[in-house]
Amino acid sequence: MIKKFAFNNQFILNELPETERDSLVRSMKSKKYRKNQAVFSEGSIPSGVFYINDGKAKKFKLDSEGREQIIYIYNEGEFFGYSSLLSEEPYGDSVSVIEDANISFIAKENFMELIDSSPTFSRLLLKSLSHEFSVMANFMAVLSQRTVRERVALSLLILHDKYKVSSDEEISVSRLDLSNMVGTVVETLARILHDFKEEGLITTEGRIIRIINQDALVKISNFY
Amino acid sequence: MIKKFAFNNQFILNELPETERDSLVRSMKSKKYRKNQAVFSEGSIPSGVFYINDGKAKKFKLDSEGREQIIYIYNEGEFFGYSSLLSEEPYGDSVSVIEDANISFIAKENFMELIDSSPTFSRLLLKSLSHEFSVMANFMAVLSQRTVRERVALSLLILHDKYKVSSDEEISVSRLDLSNMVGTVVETLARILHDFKEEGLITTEGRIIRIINQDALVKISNFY
DNA sequence: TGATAAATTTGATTTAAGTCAAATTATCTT
DNA sequence: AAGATAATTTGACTTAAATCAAATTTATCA
Repeated sequence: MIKKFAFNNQFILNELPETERDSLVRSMKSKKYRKNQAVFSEGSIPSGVFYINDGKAKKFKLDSEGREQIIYIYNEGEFFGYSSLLSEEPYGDSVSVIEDANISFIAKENFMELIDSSPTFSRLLLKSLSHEFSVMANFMAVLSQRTVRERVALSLLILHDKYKVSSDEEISVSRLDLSNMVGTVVETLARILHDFKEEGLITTEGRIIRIINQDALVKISNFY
Repeated sequence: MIKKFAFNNQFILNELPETERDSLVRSMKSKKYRKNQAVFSEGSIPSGVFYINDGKAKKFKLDSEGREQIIYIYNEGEFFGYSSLLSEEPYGDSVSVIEDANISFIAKENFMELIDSSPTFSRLLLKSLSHEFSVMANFMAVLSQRTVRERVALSLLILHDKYKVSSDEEISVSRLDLSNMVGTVVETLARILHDFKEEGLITTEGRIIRIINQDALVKISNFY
């Protein structure tokens, strides 16, 4: 169920034949990013793609009033930024790091060269983009049809899934980021987290959220 | 501005070299669909891709309560259904015809064969999927951040753009479909259309909507 | 065409979620 | 570690949009 909300494009690297993988990995230049640092911003011109070795980043859009809608949280092992490169358009959204991260950059030339030389790579990218498309459609339907309470429950489950890999079972995002992912306002989010605590579904400690009763959250999220 | 909300994948056919285009076109089998007829449904297994020769179709998701969120309205000249095929997953959404249509089907084998044999075709699909991804992100942000009034204005502009090609400047969709595109309820939609009429921005005649003052709608939509 | 059903509109009311304001708590920074 | 700044929570209130109900208009097809 949660996998309907995860890009999970790790398979690109895993399923790539050794030669191509080596070539891709060799062209990566890694760089450290501090929390809140921007990787790229909407409107600028893509010059390559990114791969998260470690850490997390948010993909988001700002509207004219400066409100932010988080579209996706990238986790370690995921590629990003290739859709704008491939569509030959400026970035349609922004990516910023939400916890200290180590991110590799693959220059446009290297990336395009690999696409041209490797049908397998193209094929994997097609598969990945197609899956990402379905994730977006799922999330869009959730944002437009479900209540804030349902969306908070679902977002916690999505984040739990991302954080279980690295930090043991602890979700650590700012309330503002969480509210921007849910598509609500921090005050409303705080109230709902308060409710969830009272109902014994989660515990919090500063910005850290721990999920106690996953099944109940699944029920509340009302998503099958 | 409106092109941020259009897949516009007509370029696939236009930019395809003649040999490949011929091969693709030869493998098409056209079929007539009546209004409201389903082309495919969420959960079923893709067996090919579709191309609209004539007519319009809606891509949508149903939630557990049976509410429908329209994700996109396909127009003549657009391909659809290839993202599920390429992601090797069951359909993540449904497509139904909203006015009598003539739609061609390309069997999976033919489509995949062309991908394998034509790097240009792969490349065009990558470009198309990437663009579609950005359209989804744009629409998602609109659904989560903008008021119903703003969304109605934007949706009318989007539809106007689709309908100007075929029927001269007349939008003809059911109020229910329009409300499901906007992400609201028919009653609320009716009220807002009423307001727009009073403000002299549109006229209606049965289900037909004509846009009188496009600039004003752009302003109301509050999208740049 | 006329009858029946379906779609659309309007009215009255409720409610979920947003806004504004303030208090409390956490987190940086030096 | 203290002080300053930022983040989070809580309270009171407002509002946009949903719901429920009914009337009216439009479409369908026998």
